[in-house]
Amino acid sequence: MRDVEREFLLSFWKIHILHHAETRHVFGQWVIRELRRHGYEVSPGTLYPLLSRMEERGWLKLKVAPDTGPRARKEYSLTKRGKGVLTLLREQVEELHCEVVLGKENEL
Amino acid sequence: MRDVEREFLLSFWKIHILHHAETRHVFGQWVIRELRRHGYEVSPGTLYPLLSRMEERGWLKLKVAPDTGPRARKEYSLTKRGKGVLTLLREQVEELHCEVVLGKENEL
DNA sequence: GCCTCCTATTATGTAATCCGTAGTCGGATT
DNA sequence: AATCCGACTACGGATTACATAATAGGAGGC
Repeated sequence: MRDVEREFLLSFWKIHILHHAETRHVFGQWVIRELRRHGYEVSPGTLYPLLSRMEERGWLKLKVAPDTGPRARKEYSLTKRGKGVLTLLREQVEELHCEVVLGKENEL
Repeated sequence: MRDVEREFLLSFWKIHILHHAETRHVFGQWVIRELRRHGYEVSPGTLYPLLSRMEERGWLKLKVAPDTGPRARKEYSLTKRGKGVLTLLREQVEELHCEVVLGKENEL
């Protein structure tokens, strides 16, 4: 039943990532550790491309300490554009919650 | 900004589908119409395989009227297993809502 | 100086999913 | 019988997900 949720949870985690990037710097290993702490596993092959895509789309801004080699920690923070996306997502989560959890019938 | 949401919304719609399948019969065109009514477009090439996968996984039970040819409407309803998944998902949505929308810090 | 462990990201190949467009089929309408 | 409508199917390409293995610098120990 655990991998049942995977397909959905990945989306949720993405939202979490944006949420946290709003107030702190986020990087790959941190996310991996946080999720593990909560009993979930996400592999590098899933997570890093994901962060990278978020940067490409302009949701996250990358900052890496200079002169620290090719494997240096990459810290991401939310951009203005990412903030816009996050705001929309929050509205969507609110709606989803209302309809699916609280059962308010807004129709689909 | 609209396709921004697509990646996330598709997951939400899947949850909606399970939610509705709990209390009524759901079929492809109905979902497409409902989403369109709310301003979203999902193409057959996305939706039908999705419903099909949900059936494969045992979340939905297929019922098709007999002797109605290869293009007959396929109606799905929630299985017991699907109900279990939906329950888990509701909890997850609740958590997501608490943390990301209401800002209750449960960490990550 | 060298070995080892730890933190991090990168590389890579395969599988699964997503997507739009075009196609098919039966029934109702005209 | 010709057309339209409601529904699903087929298909090919693009994107995303995934696990595993590889790489690279830094800190300690000796």
